[in-house]
Amino acid sequence: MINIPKGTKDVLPSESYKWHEVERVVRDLKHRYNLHEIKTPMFEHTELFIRGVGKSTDIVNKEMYTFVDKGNRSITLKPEGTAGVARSFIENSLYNEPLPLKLYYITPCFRYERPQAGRLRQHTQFGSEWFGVDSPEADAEILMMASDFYRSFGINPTVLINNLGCAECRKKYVETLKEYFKPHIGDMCPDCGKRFETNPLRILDCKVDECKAINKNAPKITDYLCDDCNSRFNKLKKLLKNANVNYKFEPMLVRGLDYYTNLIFEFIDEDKKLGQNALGGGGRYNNLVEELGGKPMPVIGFGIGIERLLIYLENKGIEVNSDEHLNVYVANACEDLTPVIEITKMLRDNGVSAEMNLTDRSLKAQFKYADKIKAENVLVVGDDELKSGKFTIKNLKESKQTTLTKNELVKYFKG
RNA sequence: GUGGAUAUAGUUCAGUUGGCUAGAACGCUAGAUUGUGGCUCUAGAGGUCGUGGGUUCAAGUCCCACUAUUCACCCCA
Repeated sequence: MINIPKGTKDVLPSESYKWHEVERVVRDLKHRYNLHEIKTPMFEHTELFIRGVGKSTDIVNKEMYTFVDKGNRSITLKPEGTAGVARSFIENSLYNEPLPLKLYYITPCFRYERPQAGRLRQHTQFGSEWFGVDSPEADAEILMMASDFYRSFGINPTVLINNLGCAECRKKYVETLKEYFKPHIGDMCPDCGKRFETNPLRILDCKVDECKAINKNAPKITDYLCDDCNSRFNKLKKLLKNANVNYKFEPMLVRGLDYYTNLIFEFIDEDKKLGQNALGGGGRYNNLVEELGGKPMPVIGFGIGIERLLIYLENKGIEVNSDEHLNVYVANACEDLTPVIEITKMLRDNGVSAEMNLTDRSLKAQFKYADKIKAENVLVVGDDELKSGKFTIKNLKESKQTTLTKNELVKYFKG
């Protein structure tokens, strides 16, 4: 027996309706927010992620599915959605499209991690990236859209927001931060010792008690934002408030991907019902396109983990809309199945969802089966019906029986 | 990468201080008179007790190793 690889999951027929609903909600957002779908390959040149996601990140350092192909190229399965989209944007000169350009995708992502609740080696992200716009209004709108996505499932998670500042104020802040941390390096955890060199901002996010204590008195980014960054951030907060987005300012929020600048955000489960409480996250990355060899281009985007969303909904006891509905099961009480096939075909040709008996089961067993597969009605095709031209339909929910001619059937099931 | 837990039927689990042909519930299949589901009743199928080794007269139960699963940390969605 060969088992499923570690950290992967089958979407079984009994739960696939949840994924259909996710796709339906995404299509609805596409329609209402004027999004355009982009599909990029499942794998890219490894170099793209090293440069895009960042050398100092855990994703690049220990979580990538990398292999050498037969042409001796280093290839990596995409660990996240943004880098591939940015690459495609540059490669296909999409900056010649009317800007802003609002893209979206649903894609599997691969990270070699130790699996646990809400954490897989293959997970699926719904992501959206907005190119060519750098206003607080755009920041607000994309958060409104993500918030809309969650609300479509009947939840309203908090979105934590923080501002890392533009290149200039961030530089000043990082310098100040390093000066503050310098005398404390000896007291910090070994990871943070390294972070001091690679990415000091991430020390702020450390969960080790010693580091937390040091962080308590660390200078706050908010005190170092330039006037422009400050007024932008205040504008954003006002817009979010007006739009009724459930946000919270979190000055300690830092994200593990290197490409972010200015705004960063994270949708979280405040009840901590899920082991992993991040339901989605994103931010602005105004330097990424340029770093990947394109013209300077402001971008903002997010990624939402679908598996986590579905687990979260299940834990909260929230039902997902189902698209599984069978109008009628056509049972046979005659020897030959030919008329059963004919009637079923006629119903299907007219858009009725119909299933028919394919076995030699007794009529009673056919009713049992119809009940199990949740058919709304059973249509009995027997010698009596064929002779009289009048068919018996039983509604299983209401346990009511009706008699109709062949011509009346379609209208009955569709009405 | 670090730490903890678990492994018995399709599923969820019980199985006492080691002791006869390993159980339950749910699910599945069939039946309860003539062409009708759900509820109820009856019967049936289904297990090399994760794998390998050890202790013992005797191992699902004790010990060791391996494997798998799972939870948590780091980090992320």
